[in-house]
Amino acid sequence: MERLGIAGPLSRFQLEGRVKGVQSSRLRVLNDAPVKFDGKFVLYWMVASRRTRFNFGLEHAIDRARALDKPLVVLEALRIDYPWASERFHRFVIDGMADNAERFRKADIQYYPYVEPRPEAGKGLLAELGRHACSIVTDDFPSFMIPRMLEAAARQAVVQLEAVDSNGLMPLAAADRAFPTAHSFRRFLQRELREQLIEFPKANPLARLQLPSLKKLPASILERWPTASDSLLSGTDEVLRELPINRSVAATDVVGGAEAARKTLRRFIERIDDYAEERNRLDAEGTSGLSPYLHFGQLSSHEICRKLLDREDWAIDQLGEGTSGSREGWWGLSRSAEAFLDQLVTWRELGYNMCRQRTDYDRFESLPDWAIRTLQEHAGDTREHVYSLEEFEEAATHDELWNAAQRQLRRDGTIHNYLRMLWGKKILHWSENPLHALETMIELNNKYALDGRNPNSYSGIFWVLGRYDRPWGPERPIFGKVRYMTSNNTARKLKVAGYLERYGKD
DNA sequence: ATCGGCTCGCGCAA
DNA sequence: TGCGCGAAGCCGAT
Repeated sequence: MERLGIAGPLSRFQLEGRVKGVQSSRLRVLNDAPVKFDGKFVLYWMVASRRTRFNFGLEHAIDRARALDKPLVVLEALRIDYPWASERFHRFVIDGMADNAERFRKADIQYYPYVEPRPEAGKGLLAELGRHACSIVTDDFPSFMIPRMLEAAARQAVVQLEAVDSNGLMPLAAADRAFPTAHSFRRFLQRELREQLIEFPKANPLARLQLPSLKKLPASILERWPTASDSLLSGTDEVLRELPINRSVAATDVVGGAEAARKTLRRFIERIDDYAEERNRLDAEGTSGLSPYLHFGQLSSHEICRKLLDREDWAIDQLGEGTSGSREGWWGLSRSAEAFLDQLVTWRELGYNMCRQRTDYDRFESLPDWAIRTLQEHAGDTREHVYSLEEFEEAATHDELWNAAQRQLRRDGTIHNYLRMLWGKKILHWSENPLHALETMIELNNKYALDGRNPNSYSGIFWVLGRYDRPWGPERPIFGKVRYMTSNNTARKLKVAGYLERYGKD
């Protein structure tokens, strides 16, 4: 498609009008297999963007179906045995399947939610569906198991498999290197983001669809891989209870799915003005709470951005010309709105960039040289406290504030914005060595955090060890030149009493 | 309450 | 080659 530079001010109305196809920079063809024109349907294999709105992948699959004049089938699958799978994540994803089922039902699209009942049971489903399909469209995603899963699918698919990048405002392919600091990435964004702001996906790609409808999926497939039942999706039956998954990580009080996501978004937008002031307070509801929905793709950063910009009556001519990378002033918005967009766009997409650019994003070696050097120099320092993974996991340290943060992680699947940093810094402080600390952080975060396994979780964990940061003096034991934090100082800065009360015990 | 020093590397200006 | 500056800090001095 044609990509236009923007010469002058452009109204939102004009922005809405420019919707054609998905940009080529968001599209990767993963294999050499052909499109089968006599297939029964186009298959959208939903793996990372688990939503029906603001979704380039779904939009592209619909375009494909329309061009071929075929029905669309949407497969959303949930494996039983992926690393760290538990009742917590299953509940969240299944909540989302219920929302998607409702939306696709109204649009008369064959939606095929599949919840694997036991390990290996889902094997062959994609291949079998692929044999009936004209082509397959799926979601691109740069971390955890999805890159490997897509490679495997590409090897076995007998029709064309395309992956669409619906991860963020910038296509992952727009950058050809990893950025060492938020500042340098911000500079990149300030040069390149302008033209992406006219490339938003459709708010509702299901509107006014006129695709041929497919009444039934092949019976041979449904017999072997039955669709998740309505009662499973609604969360009222025993099926989830009987699934052989880790039940020690229980569901949280956070309801999953695109509907809950949009409700959370609406409520956050109402209090956006307080964001800059309150996001680091322990005794306020300052943060957005959107991270889990973003992680599972139940909410799009485009939709968040659109809602925020609309509410601020923003137009593209408010964008600053400067590309100095400074944190405030570029969007031309209020302090709170800019602070939030810096999180949503700069920091979020910085992490995605790292995972796309470096296959070792989850390894110690991916840290900057100065951090590796200084941590290694201090790896043998004497430690006053050394805890095992189990002691950390059980919140059994000598530090009550730390223990409370760990209990919040276990109970709620998240740690307060500010305490998260302290949580990691103390794991570094109280582990046998920095490698152990890294393993502990990854294990606990991926196991308990709703937004674990996401590029941004890795940014947070590696920030503790120096990624995206700079050296700080004075040089200290264990930390070396890596930024140091203490519970005492945190307690001086924040009102911790209520938090300690709330998470003081299990 | 606020300030400087601690320390390194990037990217731009010269 | 020099210079400014950077996710959230800490500590001690003013």
